[in-house]
Amino acid sequence: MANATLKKIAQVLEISVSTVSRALKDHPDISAGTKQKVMELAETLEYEPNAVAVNLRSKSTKVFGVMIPSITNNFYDSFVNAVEEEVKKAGYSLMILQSGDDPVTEIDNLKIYRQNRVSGVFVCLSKETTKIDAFDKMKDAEIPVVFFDKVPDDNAYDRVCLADKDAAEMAAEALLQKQKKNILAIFGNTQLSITKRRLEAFKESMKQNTAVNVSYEFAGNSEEADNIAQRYFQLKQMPDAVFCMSDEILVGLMKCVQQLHIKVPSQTGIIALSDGYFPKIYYPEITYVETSGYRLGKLACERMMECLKGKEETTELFVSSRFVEGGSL
Amino acid sequence: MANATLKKIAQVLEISVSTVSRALKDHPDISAGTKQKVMELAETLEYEPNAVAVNLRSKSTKVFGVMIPSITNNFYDSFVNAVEEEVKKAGYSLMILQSGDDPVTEIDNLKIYRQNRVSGVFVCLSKETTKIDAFDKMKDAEIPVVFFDKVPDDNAYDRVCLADKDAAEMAAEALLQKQKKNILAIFGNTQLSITKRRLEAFKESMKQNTAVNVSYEFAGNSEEADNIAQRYFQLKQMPDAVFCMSDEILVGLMKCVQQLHIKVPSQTGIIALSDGYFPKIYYPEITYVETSGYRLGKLACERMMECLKGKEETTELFVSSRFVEGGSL
DNA sequence: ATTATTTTCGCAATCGTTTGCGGGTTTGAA
DNA sequence: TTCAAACCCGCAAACGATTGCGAAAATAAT
Repeated sequence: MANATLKKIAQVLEISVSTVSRALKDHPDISAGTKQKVMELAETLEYEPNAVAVNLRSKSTKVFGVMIPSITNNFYDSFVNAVEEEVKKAGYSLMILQSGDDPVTEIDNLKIYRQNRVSGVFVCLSKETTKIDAFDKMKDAEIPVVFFDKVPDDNAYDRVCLADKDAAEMAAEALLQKQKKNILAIFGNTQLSITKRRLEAFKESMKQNTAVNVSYEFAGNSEEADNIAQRYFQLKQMPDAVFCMSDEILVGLMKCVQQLHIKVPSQTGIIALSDGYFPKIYYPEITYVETSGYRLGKLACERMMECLKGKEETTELFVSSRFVEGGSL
Repeated sequence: MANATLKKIAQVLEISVSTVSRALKDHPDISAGTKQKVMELAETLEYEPNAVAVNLRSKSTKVFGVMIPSITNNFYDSFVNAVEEEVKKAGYSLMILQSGDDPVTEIDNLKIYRQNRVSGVFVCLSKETTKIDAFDKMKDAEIPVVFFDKVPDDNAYDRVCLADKDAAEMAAEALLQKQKKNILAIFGNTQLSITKRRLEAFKESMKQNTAVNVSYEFAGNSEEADNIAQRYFQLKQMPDAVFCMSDEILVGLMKCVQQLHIKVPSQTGIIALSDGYFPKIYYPEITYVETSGYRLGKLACERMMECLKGKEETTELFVSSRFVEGGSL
């Protein structure tokens, strides 16, 4: 007998619905005998509370929204993985929606979250998003929003980010340490604030040593990174090191490395910013500065939980970076 | 004024809740004038129907569950991606839960789905799952379940699968076609039915030519595949071709190929079963038989929609395979 | 002018659960 | 024996939206 309700139990036992409800919650008002009977019948009837009704009554769902540009992306995966793991402990589930990097879809998705009365939303902005006033509606609806990775500039929002500045600096330092003189640095889409931050920090670090020649290039995807690398490695004067801002770029570079049979690290050194999966699939393993989606997810959860119990002012939090030695530099 | 309800609108306009409800739905019973006023006020109050209340009333949510072992897996990603894309068109959202390959978590998750009254569930069984009677409860609750990828043997369930048999055969044929004589075939966990199916079909195809020597090996992850490959490629008599049952195995093999500087395809040929992403990150690109998570997702959705409008008997459906030429064989 | 019809809207129940309040019954104390 | 205090339990409202049914008001038909 599936879909048993309090009412059914009450009818069978010829008691009231409220008594059944309280008995199942071990309320002191109810006698041991009644509790016994109710619990047993609930068991045999396989009673399971209707979460929808509970949500309506309590005016809150045990669901968080997660909006990402695309789910087929290693970095977001680890983020979502961490979040799912973490919120499950508190009895929450996840409603995942993809924006497809489309601002219109993004707004539609917010509406879905509002209508479903989610308890909070984790958002990674789409590449194309410029105006973020749509998110003010979430505030009106009293649904906390924690931005991650691609976050708005506005200090009025809660944000958790990778320590892009630190990470880029660490990578730059490592390159200088190794006495590299002719560096190819490949970055992603310049529109993104993440690119800006990493680029700026990298450039700043490079200023330390003016004897170093750095070529800055930008690739929107792996294929473009591959093409750029092809150009540079066919020059008479090959780069003696390559910096990759992301996994996407690293993958493109490595395809070129394989094609041209470039010896790593003897002919050229490689360092990347990465979540950690891709660096380990190559030989030698790539030296990288970890920008962990997983840890970002954990941090985002912490912040979300704080928001749920009366948030104070908004903050911007960072996940620290970690240098991971491979054999590529 | 967020969180407006029908009641608030009704109070302001001094009309009944039912009239407001009907006006917003353009019900013929309501006069044009009233509709006008209601619509306008709803607009300015930014009224948005409470999905939770609607769900309770209608006894159905516009949410599907998706349960996978882990979200950090390319194949499942493409599956989820396809499903999300597809069901969004029909106004559905996704509730994603990971089983972590743990049967107990799997059962807990089913409970969550039941309590949340999802409209249906897509399930990929965990590696460890042996008993599937827990899924009968879903039938009692009248929640359709569509299994995908790792599915139960029982014909009593709806299943969509990759055409594993076809795919393995196509790969085997390709190897024979290329006159390979000393083949290393690496498969995954033998517990999994997917492994069994692929292995069986591969072996069957290989019987055609008894002059071919095939070594069968099994790897639970990339590292094991790497180790196996290391062993074989340090033999005097190197394999002249390698078959990889999955991306995981391909990645392990390729690390070995890079380390030992094995020339592909001149020294050894490679063919894999894959979703398509990983084969393209190597040079030369790997020849593979496509086992598309994306197309599997689309197929699963089709089946789910049929289930929703009175399913007939259960079926097992397959996604066809496609041979994709790379430069590795 | 009276009856019939249409237009327009409200009442109340429903989905399943929770909870404040009040009332009846039993037990104990005076 | 009587009054008070526990002890149990049910009534009813609430969450927000939907809908069958009935009724009042307005219009049309006779």
